[in-house]
Amino acid sequence: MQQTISARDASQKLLAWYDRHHRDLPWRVSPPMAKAGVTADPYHVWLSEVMLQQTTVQAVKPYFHKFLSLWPRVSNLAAADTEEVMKAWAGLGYYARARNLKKCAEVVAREHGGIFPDSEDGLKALPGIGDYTAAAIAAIAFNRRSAVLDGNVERVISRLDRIETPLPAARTQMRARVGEMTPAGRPGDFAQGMMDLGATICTPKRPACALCPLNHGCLAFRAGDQEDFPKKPVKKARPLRVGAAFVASRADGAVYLRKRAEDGLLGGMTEVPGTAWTARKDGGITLDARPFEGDWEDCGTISHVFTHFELRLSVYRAEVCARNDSANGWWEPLASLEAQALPTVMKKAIARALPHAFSSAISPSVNEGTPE
DNA sequence: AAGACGTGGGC
DNA sequence: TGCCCAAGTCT
Repeated sequence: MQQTISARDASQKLLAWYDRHHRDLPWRVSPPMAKAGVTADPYHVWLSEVMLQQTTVQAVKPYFHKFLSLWPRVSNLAAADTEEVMKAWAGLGYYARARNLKKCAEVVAREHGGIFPDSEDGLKALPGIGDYTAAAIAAIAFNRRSAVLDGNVERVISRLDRIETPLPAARTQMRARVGEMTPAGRPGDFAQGMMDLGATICTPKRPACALCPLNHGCLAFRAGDQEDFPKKPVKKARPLRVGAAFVASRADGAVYLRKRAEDGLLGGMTEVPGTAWTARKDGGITLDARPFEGDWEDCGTISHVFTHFELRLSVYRAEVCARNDSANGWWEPLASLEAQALPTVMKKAIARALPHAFSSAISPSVNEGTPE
């Protein structure tokens, strides 16, 4: 059994590294001010943490600014139209986060007087806030000594202690270790420092161990097998589903849209009419789901990868002279298409049928299919 | 408690 | 090209 680094030693080295190498991020109060007692705005911390769930910093930045511009305070978000929130979130993915974000804002505004709870338990009771986010907000915005454990920290800890237990079973052990390392003085900086270390030095591939402030005490580094940690379960294959999408346009350029169910995949988002997405690709695509009678032209296919399946969508286009809406959809003018709550897969389908629909030309890079 | 739940970027 | 990955939560 090798010697592991002491919690206090690791904690001090990490904070010293963070003081010199921290990232400057829009939602963050950097060390000099943080050490002077300035804490970040809980609304900003919460908003950024929810956006950052399973999402990269680069992807989050523009959305963070857009949300703050649209809704400067949590009370404004609480009073907003949910549809507007979904439009603003479109493209970020994991849309349940947006639905829960809105619900959480309403609870904070209505039940907490617009002030976020300052305890881990109080925060965790809110929609969309789980173990990680509750601890992060408590530590960063309220200076609570909470053990923050996310993917970055898991990677750092698993290598530091060379933990052979695979995730997620190893989390109990990891949480305990982070708990003893978290300093009472600067819990927020420590949490952010661990995440910065994981994001910039202790990376999944080819970590820069030579630059790591904890390398001397890192058991995996000493053994030379740091890339083998953390141990993860084997992932399942991603099945293929197929379906059809129907892009109906009007003479004036308007496109026919409808709203998806509130729950489940892309819940509460906007779509073009289409078939269900089924597991098999034989049997042909039925055109029963087309919203209007008309001369439907085959535009080929698009592919889109979701977390648990891949979708191959046959896209059809028709110009229809429809004076009345069928079902529950509406005609959206071409000019305002971009601002709708359209998930990326739907923008791809529309761009396939109407190449000029979006100004910022989403390059249909995944459109291997040609009309047959 | 394992599966559902998006997207874009890196290699 | 295809696989892996990114500050998780909910059921």
